Amino acid sequence: MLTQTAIRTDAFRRFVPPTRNSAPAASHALAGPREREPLAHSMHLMGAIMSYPRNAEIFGENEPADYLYKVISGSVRTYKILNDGRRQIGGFYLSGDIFGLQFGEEHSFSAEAITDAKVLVIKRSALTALAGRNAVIARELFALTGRELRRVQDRILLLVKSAQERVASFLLEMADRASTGNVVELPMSRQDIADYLGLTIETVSRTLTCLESTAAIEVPTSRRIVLRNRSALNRLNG
Amino acid sequence: MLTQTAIRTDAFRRFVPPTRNSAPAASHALAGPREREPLAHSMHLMGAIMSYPRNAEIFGENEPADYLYKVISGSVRTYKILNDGRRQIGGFYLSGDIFGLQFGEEHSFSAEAITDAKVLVIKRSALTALAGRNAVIARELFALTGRELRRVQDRILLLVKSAQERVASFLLEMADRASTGNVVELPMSRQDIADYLGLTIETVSRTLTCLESTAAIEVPTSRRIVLRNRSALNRLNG
DNA sequence: CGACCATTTGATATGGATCAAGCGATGTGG
DNA sequence: CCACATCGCTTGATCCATATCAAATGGTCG
Repeated sequence: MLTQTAIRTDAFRRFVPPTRNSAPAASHALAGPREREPLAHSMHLMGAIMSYPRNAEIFGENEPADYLYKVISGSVRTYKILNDGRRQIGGFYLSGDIFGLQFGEEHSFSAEAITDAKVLVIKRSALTALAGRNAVIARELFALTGRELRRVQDRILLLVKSAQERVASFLLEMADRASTGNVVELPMSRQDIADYLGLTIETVSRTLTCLESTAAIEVPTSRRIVLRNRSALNRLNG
Repeated sequence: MLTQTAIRTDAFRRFVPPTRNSAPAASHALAGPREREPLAHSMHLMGAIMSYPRNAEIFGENEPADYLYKVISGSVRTYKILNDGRRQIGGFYLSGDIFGLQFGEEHSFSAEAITDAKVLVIKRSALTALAGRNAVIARELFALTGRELRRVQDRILLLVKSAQERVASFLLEMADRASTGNVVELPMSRQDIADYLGLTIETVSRTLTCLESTAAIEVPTSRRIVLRNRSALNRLNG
């Protein structure tokens, strides 16, 4: 049941290629993002929505980083292939998240759809031009980058911890971002998780069964995890 | 020996407490940074220089992040103590580097002088206010953050590699930033390096002697390392 | 049903951590 | 000026967490 057929019936119906640049004037009255978020609002006005099937590449490492991306539905991973052939995942991006915040001329990571995904694509130059005129937008864009920086710094702290700690932290992070109550639906495979945490798939799997045996979590389906004892996970997490 | 005595006799004579906010009009004619770098120039105009002896704390984790810092001389480490007592070093900052680029209300790392250091301290609010009026400054500030983001992302790639790769990468990084030819003068201890790379001091030491035995480097003094074969290091680095 | 793929589980190997000792430089007091 | 304590670093021996190799299980789709 991995097909994602539904055409969303909300404000975002446009499926134009991202080569276009200008915003259609007609979008203004549609139920866009809240006015409390001028950046989000502007992005929706300026961007084009693209659909990507599962595992499709959104952009490649070393491609010019001319666009910024916002996940509308589905989920996305960024990654890099290391010279020894291993894959390091840079991050997972869920509905509402913005990715492609690179700063050089080129992307330093590749991006792929984990599940079928709809992604809002915004020309970077348009956004920075707007930021130049609008201080509020500029500040929001800046804050966004700051949050990304913090997120990456936290990853560094993660990567020096034990396997249990990494997996526990990962689950808590996903619970914050993608849970309904204590039920976490993971869009990504074990391999994705392993490559994100710098572990092997076997270690991730074993750690999950270990956490299950200590009643910290339940794993009714491999992609569904129920947090039964957050404080135990938090203790591991440190 | 925690006193802060030295009075520098160059262009920056002011030793005002960092609680002040405005820039003195008189600074304009002093030999500041090149005009090609408006941000650096403004920072020097707005900031106050502070001296820190070896190992002195510059700011602490969870202190309000009201200031931005630029290393004038000496070197600085940022770090965080993990709940298990280990220390993770967030970064090393050498002469010319800017640190304290946090975005929350509070610092997420502490900062200490590795060697005696002089640091330019700038009120963040003053700088962002300036950026609001001056698009060039804003862009530079943004680029700065982007570079920091890239740097941290590269650390993530480092932390999933083997000990040899981590040490080799570290040496090449330091060679880029702090070398005269092939001679790298390390301001930091083995323990600092270990805590930066997520290794133990013993592993760092052993790895260095291993690299020395393969003629990739020489270690005439524990703090001085000569790169003899960069391509070998690059190969390890990947 | 049968093939395929993701995941789990098991057995073994290994890189780096840990524990412990030795070494060399620096500084201090006698 | 030397004996000695101290500190940072290196070297050695052993242990352990995670990787690696291998096989079994289970869910999905044609």
